[in-house]
Amino acid sequence: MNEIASPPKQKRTSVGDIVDYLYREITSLRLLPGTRISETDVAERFGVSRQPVRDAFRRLETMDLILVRPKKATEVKKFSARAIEKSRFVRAAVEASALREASKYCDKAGSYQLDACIAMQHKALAEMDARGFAKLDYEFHEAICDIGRVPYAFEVIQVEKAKVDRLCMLGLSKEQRMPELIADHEAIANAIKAHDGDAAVAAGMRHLSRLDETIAAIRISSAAYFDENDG
Amino acid sequence: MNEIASPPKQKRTSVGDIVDYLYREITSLRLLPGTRISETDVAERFGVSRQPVRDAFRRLETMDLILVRPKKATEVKKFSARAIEKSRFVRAAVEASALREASKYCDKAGSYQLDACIAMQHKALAEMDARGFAKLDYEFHEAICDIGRVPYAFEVIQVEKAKVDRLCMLGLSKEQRMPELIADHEAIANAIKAHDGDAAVAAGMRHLSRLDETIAAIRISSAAYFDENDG
DNA sequence: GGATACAAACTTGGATACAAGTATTGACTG
DNA sequence: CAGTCAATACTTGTATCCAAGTTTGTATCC
Repeated sequence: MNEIASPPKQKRTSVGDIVDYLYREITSLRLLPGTRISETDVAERFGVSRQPVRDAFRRLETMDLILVRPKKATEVKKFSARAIEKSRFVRAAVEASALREASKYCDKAGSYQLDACIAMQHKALAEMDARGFAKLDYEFHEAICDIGRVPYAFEVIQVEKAKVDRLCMLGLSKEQRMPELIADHEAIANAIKAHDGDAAVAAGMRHLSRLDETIAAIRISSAAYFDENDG
Repeated sequence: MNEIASPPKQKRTSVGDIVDYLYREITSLRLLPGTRISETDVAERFGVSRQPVRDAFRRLETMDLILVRPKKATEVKKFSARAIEKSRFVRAAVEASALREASKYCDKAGSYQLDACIAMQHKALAEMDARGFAKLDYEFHEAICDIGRVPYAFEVIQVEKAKVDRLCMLGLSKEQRMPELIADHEAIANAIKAHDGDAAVAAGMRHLSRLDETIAAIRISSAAYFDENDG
């Protein structure tokens, strides 16, 4: 019943460590949705008492990563269609605003930043470096927020993205999608550089919509990991 | 050192109760930013052990309402200029999206809903019922999200609004502002009913910008409650 | 053979005792 | 009188024990 991998060796155990560890395990999908985890079990594996584990669970609970059912069990939270919709909406809203701001404030330096990032994405495509591409994708969206002078926007995008990333790891690799994603980025960059906010938003929304297909596919193929009750 | 008011009488004490109680105390500003609160103190006042209080603290911590400094003390979190900016940005982005959606989908029923809400706001103004107006203001924004078919948008707005509401209670009462706020609402409603998304967003952003002046004033008058380090 | 009831083993919730670190306050010394 | 150092009183962090509830397995009875 416990597919929990042993934690890496570390002397300094603390609530933060446990949270970080479980966070990585869950978001990386090494702990699948629905997996039951026990306070005593985690405590033993970390060589600490239940107390710090309890604290860690509380924090993970507010992150919507685990579901604590009193007196019953604690398990990795399943995906919720409604939560995904909400996350997508927030991300779309924030990204749209960031794109508008970026279109307003983009200057020479910003244009160069975008072009450079896209150039490296082409390079990653040529080398079939999916991992590198993921990082560049990350940096591209960060650059947009920087150019738009809304650094907190990227923080929000990151948080929302993390929720969906867990889901997307169930789908097929990004490698096949790289070409069209780069094309999206180019359309976005061009609109920003042309100071055309509406076009930038339109391109950005097209970019986001690609996620919808992926999620829809996963929802069918991995229905077991979805919570039909929602929540 | 402890200005914590005694909790209301209640037999069934639980983590949720403590969270709710402290949440109200903090957001209502009965517990001022910087006030030190102790686990043992709260535990005694509730007649429980430190354990449930700790759990409650963890949850309030992730809500950004308290700041736990290990081995030192726990205090009500001060206001952070950066957090306020971030909250404002998120709220603006989400509200803009909701306004666009509402402008798309508004029908007869939606128009009536908006008009009815505004009519009641006029009534609250005539009666100088600030408390009732606050609730109607709340309902107005909820109606927009309903019409736009983005119920989760209102959840986000609520969360972000709560953060700023705590701050705004330091400022002058809303009573003086009611007329201009109603005028804003009318402009927003008219734009939505005319299916003019751009105008709705513009009016909505004007509405939000009124908050900026209020916050700026508070920041000067109540600098003691602001965290100069930010974070 | 099937259903029901009881018991044992699991889970988290809560209480208490102890450990570790910080700040404050007091005394002592220059 | 001022400065420094140490002790004490505070804080949260951790460990352990007990309580309460759910599930599950097993034995017994029909």
